[in-house]
Amino acid sequence: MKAEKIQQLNPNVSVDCVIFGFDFEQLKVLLIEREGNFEDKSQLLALPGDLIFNHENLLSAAQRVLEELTGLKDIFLKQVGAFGEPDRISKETDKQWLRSIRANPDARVITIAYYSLVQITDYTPQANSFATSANWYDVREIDDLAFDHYSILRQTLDQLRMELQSRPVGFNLMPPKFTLGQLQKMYEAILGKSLDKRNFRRKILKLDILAPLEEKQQEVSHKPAQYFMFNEENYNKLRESGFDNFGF
Amino acid sequence: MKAEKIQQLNPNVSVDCVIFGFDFEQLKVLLIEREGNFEDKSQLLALPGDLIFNHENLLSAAQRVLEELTGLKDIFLKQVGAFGEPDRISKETDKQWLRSIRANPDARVITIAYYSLVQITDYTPQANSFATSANWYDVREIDDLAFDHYSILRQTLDQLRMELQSRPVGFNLMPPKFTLGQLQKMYEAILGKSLDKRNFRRKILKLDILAPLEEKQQEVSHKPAQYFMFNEENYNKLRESGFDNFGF
DNA sequence: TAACTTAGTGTAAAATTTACACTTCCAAAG
DNA sequence: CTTTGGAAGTGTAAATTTTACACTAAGTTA
Repeated sequence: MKAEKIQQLNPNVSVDCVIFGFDFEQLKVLLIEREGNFEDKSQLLALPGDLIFNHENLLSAAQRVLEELTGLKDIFLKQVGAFGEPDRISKETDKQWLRSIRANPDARVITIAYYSLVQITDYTPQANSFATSANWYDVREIDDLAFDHYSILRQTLDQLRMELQSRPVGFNLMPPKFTLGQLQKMYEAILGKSLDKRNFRRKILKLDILAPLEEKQQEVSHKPAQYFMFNEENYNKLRESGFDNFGF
Repeated sequence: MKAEKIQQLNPNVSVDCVIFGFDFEQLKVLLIEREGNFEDKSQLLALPGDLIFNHENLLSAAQRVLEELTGLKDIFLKQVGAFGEPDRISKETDKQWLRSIRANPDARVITIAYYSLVQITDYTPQANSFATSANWYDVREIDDLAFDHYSILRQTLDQLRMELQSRPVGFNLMPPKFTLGQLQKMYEAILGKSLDKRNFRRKILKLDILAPLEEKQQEVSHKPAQYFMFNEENYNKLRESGFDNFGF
């Protein structure tokens, strides 16, 4: 009896995950495709998300749902906020789809959004459950999504940009070793503007969270760049305290 | 039938309001007292909050609940986030109290917190509904609250401090005319540290959101201070854009 | 060997931040 | 009426940070 209760879905609360990745060129977001025969193809795409179980906390629910739908696991997620417009799931295409997968398709659902930044090369999404595909999409090319997910995505992006100005967040998007040029491209992709190379380097190096490696880039058709890694200790210190005064 | 549905409570979702006020000395928070016979008096105090109706959006619900419990209306509220630990309402004192007011006292409830800053002199809280009192409390004197409300309060304070560094938020705590000394005290109360007077003034005046009035303070037993008001236009402009680089 | 591409580097001017102390004006107390 | 207490108001020099800006270096490819 307890076991049954543990697996009971809460019909009113869901979680959605906004997972950003970076491929050294563009900022990407992980979206799933759902079954459906809609004219507007953007309505097939959605953030990975689903109802929570009654017993589980929100963060675990987000991690579980993310893994169920895309295969990504052990991702550090941060809450964005709650999205609860009464009509957020009542587009005709959405209602139609909900009737096919939910016991209680007309229930009022508020959703809690979480986000994360990952190295795109570390994870190969594997669609599962009601997701028919799970893939990275260029953020700039998204102009609508299922439910209110487009609005959630925009708001999460705003939050990411703000955080990028006050802590060294985006660094999760980087592989263990990376060049300053790649790091700068990441900042540029997130902030959506270009930065001065010399000023960027001076500022980022002054944070004292990067350690140069002996190693250099290989097999690039230009001057090879120095690789850097994080000084984890200083990096974590700075993550906690934030920097008062950082913004390009 | 529709009318009935409109008034149906959603058993799983509540809203809580963290309303800050300032009395020119300390940062205050608006709390309600609830019926109960607990040894630990802090367990009588709670943030104003309650379940949402199924039809209403979260912000409206927060505004409604705030008015029902404390009489404060037309308050601009900003979302803090969702709090959803499965055990957040299962302290014995809380369960006991919920049984006395809820149709469904054991339901899993996640809550969405909202916060606001108001001029304390503009509002006289009037307890109502299940609140037996509604009063301002010095934030520094709170060390626990009902449910997970203490944790919500701390997290909201953290958020307020962060926002204070990046936009002119706290200004809602001020009356229409105020002195620079009062404004500085507000910053000090929120940030919990003292600031240099000359540097504070220089910095705040450079924002170009304050307009000096002809009027001066009266009946103070020291040199009377100049009154200021906001330049609403510039103030709103700055609220939207934020300032890159502002922090004492 | 020329062309292309990204890496890597320094400086001067402007703006901002920081630390710091004395005079002024009022009311209240004596 | 004189003194005292208390917050208001004000300026500067030094240090730091920001900003704008252009050329050389080191590889690959054609």
